[in-house]
Amino acid sequence: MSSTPSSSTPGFIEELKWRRMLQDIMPGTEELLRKGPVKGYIGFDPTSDSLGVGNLVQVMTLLHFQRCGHQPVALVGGATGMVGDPSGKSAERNLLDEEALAFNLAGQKRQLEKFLDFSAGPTQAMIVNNYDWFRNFSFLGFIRDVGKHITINYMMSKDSVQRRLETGISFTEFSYQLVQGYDFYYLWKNQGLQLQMGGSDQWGNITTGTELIRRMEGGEAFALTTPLIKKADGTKFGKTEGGNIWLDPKKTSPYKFYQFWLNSSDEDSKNYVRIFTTLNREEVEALEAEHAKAPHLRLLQKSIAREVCIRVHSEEDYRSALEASEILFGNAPTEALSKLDEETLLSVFEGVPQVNIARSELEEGLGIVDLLSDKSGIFPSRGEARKLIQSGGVSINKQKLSDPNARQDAGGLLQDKYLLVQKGKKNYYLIIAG
RNA sequence: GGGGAGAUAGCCAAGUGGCCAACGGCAACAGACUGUAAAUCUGUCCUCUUCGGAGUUCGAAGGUUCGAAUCCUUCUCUCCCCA
Repeated sequence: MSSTPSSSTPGFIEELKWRRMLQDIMPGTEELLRKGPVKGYIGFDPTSDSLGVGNLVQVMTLLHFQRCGHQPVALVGGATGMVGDPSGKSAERNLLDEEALAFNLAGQKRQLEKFLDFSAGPTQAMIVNNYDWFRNFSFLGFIRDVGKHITINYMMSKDSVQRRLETGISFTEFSYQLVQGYDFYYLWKNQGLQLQMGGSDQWGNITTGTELIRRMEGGEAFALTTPLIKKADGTKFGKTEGGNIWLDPKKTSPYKFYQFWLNSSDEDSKNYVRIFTTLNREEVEALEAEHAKAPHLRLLQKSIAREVCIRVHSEEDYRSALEASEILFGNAPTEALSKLDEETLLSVFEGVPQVNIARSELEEGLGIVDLLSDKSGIFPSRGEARKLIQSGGVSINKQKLSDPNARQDAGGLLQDKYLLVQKGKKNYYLIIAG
């Protein structure tokens, strides 16, 4: 995705403010950014091999940063990932082994590269790995050269530590802020980074960094954080019944990904459009006004889903997700389904779970409960299938089932091969009779 | 170390010998309404079920009893107060 930094773009801070993405900011940060291009970074925690939509907030922060004419740096936490951040955690974390960590880092790195502009220039993005400067840093060296500058009293006063004092925190996790703080020092000292950003839960860790820079060298560094996004109903952003929404298409299909954004509530989408798209203020406000006039068109949700889907996946993925959505949720009747040729049908349902059954079993007709549970595994038990059918929650080829004792035969196959099963409103399965 | 309170389904929480697969609330899932939204209403919500039932639960293990989440014994864990 290319960005077009120009002198006419508004300041980064104003940009964050109207996007409702500014939580805390250290005094002097705005002045620094006004003076000229700044190198700033955000750290990513390699707990998984893919970023999730939760991380997308930070990715977008970097993107907005770059678009405002600054130089974004993404730090992948090869070292910090080995320690475990206690922020926001109520219990000690399990440590990943080095192999898993390396694997996760590679995955995240690949994803980050899709968002930022790495072409040479004054705002060229970079990715750094803190394992590079920690690898050869000995324990004694660290506690002597770094630990000496920060008091236990200071470290204990952090929220993330305080909250764990009752239940217990290992020395390892306690040290985390110092390790992360040293990152900032190192980057400040060796690569001229003056700003660290992050989610508001990172404030404590970030300020340990600026404090370290001050005490070790009398230097000055700056910080800002973005608010934690929550949904209007107070629940956590980025999760659905199916779990986390990932950027990796193998973990969350583009179709599911598109659906995730499309399903956001009106209330939430007003925030999302600011955070997750690069539309400017006028465009956002115009879109909101239009949405308010005809909310049922879901313009906001569609615009967000479109832009994010293209950015994270591709134009092509977006198109097929859109097409699939229109077929599955549009008013397309059963006939429309049967008109689809096999290729379209398969590509449309690419992101839909598929199950195979033997065609011969369908030939003589199969009890519908049998088909949906034992044969296809769509329902874990016969009773459950029966119950949902009785309450009107199951359709085959867009036709609602009402009688659990009904039978299905080969005559109803789409393209003489497929059955489209709908469980509830939003869960689709494709049965392939082979 | 002394004294007290407690452990019930995903969470909160009622139940103190049979009427208990266990009140109620939240979450979750489904239906209606709608806009694939929100709110609201209805249903489901230990497991399986041919929807008649069947099986396994109330921190753990034993015991009393025709019958236990409920009584007794031991054990494990949590919280509070005093030292």
